[in-house]
Amino acid sequence: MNPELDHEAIVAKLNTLIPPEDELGRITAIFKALGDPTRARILYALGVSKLSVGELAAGLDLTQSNVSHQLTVLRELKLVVGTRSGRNVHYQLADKHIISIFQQVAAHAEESNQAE
Amino acid sequence: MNPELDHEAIVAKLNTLIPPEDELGRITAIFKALGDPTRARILYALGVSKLSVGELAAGLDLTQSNVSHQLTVLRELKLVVGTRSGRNVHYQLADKHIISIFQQVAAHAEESNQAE
DNA sequence: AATACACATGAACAGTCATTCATATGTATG
DNA sequence: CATACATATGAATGACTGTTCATGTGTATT
Repeated sequence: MNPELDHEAIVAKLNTLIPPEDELGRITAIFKALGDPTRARILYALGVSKLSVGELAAGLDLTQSNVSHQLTVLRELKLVVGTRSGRNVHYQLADKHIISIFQQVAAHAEESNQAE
Repeated sequence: MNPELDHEAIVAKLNTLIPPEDELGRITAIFKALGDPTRARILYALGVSKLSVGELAAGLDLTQSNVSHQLTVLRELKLVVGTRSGRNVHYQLADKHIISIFQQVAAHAEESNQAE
């Protein structure tokens, strides 16, 4: 009833009110992956079209090696999937959901940028 | 008309089809901030209740200094706002939107975790 | 005004990470 | 089977980052 006591109770049980370590690790790993400009550009590009490693490298002005390394990271997090066709490997988003998450963060970024 | 040409055209103009550097920088800065477990826990905690620095430190088993440093990062990105009351500073989420973004990424994380 | 409390800030250190260069694997072509 | 092409992998390195320790700033209390 007393707001003070409620507040104390919340603080005492904070660790039970937020996600446990393993789940939190999976979540933050994804955010960390999205937090690098190179990987973000790759994901945006794949949001436009399914593309091969070479096309990504050419279109985004990146080293083939760099693109491949970043795709490995994104693949391990199941954010993209690659399918071989001949000697090329075509990558695509594993889930269109990613795009909408980017759009939401973009909205937040532009709005708080404008407000400053 | 020719799908091959469309594809080449996309690759050639990829840089115009994705966000420019400055906007992309603001977006990835936010993702990077969300990509650290300590900051994520702080944001989750603030999603439960408005809390002071000391309460966050106590409830999350973190150093006061550490909490303050991370809050500085979150404040600069306008993800949280702090208001002084006496000698305490109470922090709250700048935007409830953040929570729903976490929920979406959490959904993605758990689903691809289950699928493995 | 002096002391105690809450928070912020700065420097420093250890660990992490993005990128590059070199090389390996895999696949088609002649 | 040899060569060329596309992608993957490994090692090395320079830069960045999270945390700690020490200290500074701001605010209340006596």
